[in-house]
Amino acid sequence: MINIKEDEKLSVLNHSCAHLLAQAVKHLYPHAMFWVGPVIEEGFYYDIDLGDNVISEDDLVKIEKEMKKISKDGKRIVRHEISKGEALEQFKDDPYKVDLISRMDEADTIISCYTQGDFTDLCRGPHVETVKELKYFKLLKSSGAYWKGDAKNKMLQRIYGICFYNEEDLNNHLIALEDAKQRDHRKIGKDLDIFMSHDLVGKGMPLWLPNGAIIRKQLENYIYEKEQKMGYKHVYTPCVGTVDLYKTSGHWDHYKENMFPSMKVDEEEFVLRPMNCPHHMLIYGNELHSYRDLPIRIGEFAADFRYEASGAVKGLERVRCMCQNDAHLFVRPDQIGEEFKKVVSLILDVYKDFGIKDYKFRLSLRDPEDTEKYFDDDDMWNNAEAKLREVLNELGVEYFEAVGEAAFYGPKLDVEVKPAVGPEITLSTCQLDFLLPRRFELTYVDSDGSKKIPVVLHRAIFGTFDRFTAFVLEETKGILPLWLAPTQINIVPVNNEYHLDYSKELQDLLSNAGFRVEMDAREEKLSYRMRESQTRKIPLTLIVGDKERDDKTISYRLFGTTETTTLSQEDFIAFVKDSINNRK
RNA sequence: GCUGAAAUAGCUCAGUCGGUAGAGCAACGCACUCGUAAUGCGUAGGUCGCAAGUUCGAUUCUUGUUUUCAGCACCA
Repeated sequence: MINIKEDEKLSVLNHSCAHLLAQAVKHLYPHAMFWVGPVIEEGFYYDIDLGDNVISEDDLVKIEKEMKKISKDGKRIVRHEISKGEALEQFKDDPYKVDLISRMDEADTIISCYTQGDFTDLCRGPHVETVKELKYFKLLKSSGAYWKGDAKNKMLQRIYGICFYNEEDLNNHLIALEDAKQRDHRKIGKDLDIFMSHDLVGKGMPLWLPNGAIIRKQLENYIYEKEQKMGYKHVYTPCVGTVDLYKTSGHWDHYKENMFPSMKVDEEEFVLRPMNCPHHMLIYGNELHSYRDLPIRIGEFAADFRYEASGAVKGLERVRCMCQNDAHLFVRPDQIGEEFKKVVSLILDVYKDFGIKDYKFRLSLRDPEDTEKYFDDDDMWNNAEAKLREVLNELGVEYFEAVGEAAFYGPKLDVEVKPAVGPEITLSTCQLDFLLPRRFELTYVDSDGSKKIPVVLHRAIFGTFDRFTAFVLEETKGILPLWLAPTQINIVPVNNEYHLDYSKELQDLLSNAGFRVEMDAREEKLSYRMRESQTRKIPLTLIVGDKERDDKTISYRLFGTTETTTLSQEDFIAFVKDSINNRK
């Protein structure tokens, strides 16, 4: 999909279209007041105060009509400049404009305005020459949005739209939006029986169906093996803990809003854990550690429970009951770089295996202007941040820095991806933590015999199995590679009377070879069963007829192809094993 | 959580300006015994998300509630 923001000409066009939108809204709602109308990756929006009016879908159509009308009139877009004082005077009845103007520092600032016909708006520009150029646009949706992005503020009406230079580009974009809906993991999840949900279970608590469970198990096996090879020690810990545990960790004070309410049993108070770091801290603390033992890597596929905001839950992507691909790495301060490098390398390795190419590394750093709110150890921060940068540069990884986005306990690296529908999400994460080991009084004995405090790296490669599965479903459009596919092989006998015996023989043979095999011997036409095998996106469909039975061979058709290949039984098994091993 | 929209058969959806609903697919039965994306005919299937209110009567109107969807906010 086109990124409007990255195309200078399209940016100007879209920004001009935002003004056109504002003008049309002003015509239809004379009392409307305007906040900002920026260009975003997929077009533009404008935040508008409409008083008590709420924009419905019908209204969008009306506004669009008005925009077309204004565009046809073809007024020129004229720039003129005024002083800050003049601007304040001119827009004195508009608190939003006054707010914008007041925030411009210098008293003698020159402020530019753009006028098209009867509409003038404050704007830095640039814009297209005339509104006539704004022809191929579409208003996409409307919704509420908090003023200045702060939930404490009033909610404005936001209208989203997009504009192109020609009809074809616009249509292609609209088609791409439709396509994206088709790859939404919530649709695929339903179509392929991967997960379900139920009101009685609750919001944000999906049930993994047998097909989903197979995918998840494969993911678990995959990452477990990688982690084992890297020296991780896997553990199991309980999902419920005392409130005191989370008071010790600090979650009770800082994360309570996202936790399910505590429960009192007899005299004790328990919580469902929102994360399992405290447990891993205690496991580390269970024995005395030498500096020689570090890093110590504790991993767990941990069920965690978070009371996510009701408006935030989404399919498998954002849930209230999740399974983290979690690990805590306890390192000496001098090992931060080396261990961080291993984590990033693992992320790169995994993404390569899954063919994930479209992602962004985000390095979240401390805000140097506001060090107060962070864990207090300047040297630790400076050294760690430098190390993280160094490693990323060394690995030749492209990343961007998000200043002020670090957690208060340490800097972090997140990997962000785009789901089929909706805003970017974090898949993998690696967070440094200077604080938690202190809260649990964790130490190691250093070479000089003194006790030192380790640094912890929280890391999750898949993030959660839930979210990663959602992402894989969208990446693959549900066409899973053989090693992940719930059903790998579907056997379709041509005729039950003559081919069922050999079909059963093959089913046994292939099941015993370790493959996930089904047989579709229903009394249906062959083409009917072939069609279903395709719609279920089963990688290999075997057709068993006279030829195969007589020659004791296997004829298969790969998903998405129309030709059939015939192999001996041994060769077929070797071929499937090879494909699985190579994660094809 | 906020602003809005939606919820009808297992699935996808139509419909009722207030008189308890219909299609396609799926399921089941019968016939067809078939070589690569839908054989035909028939049967069954719904407290119209849940609760209350208005009404002679509510799936339809009103209110509440749950869930879903879009966006915002949140994401130690």
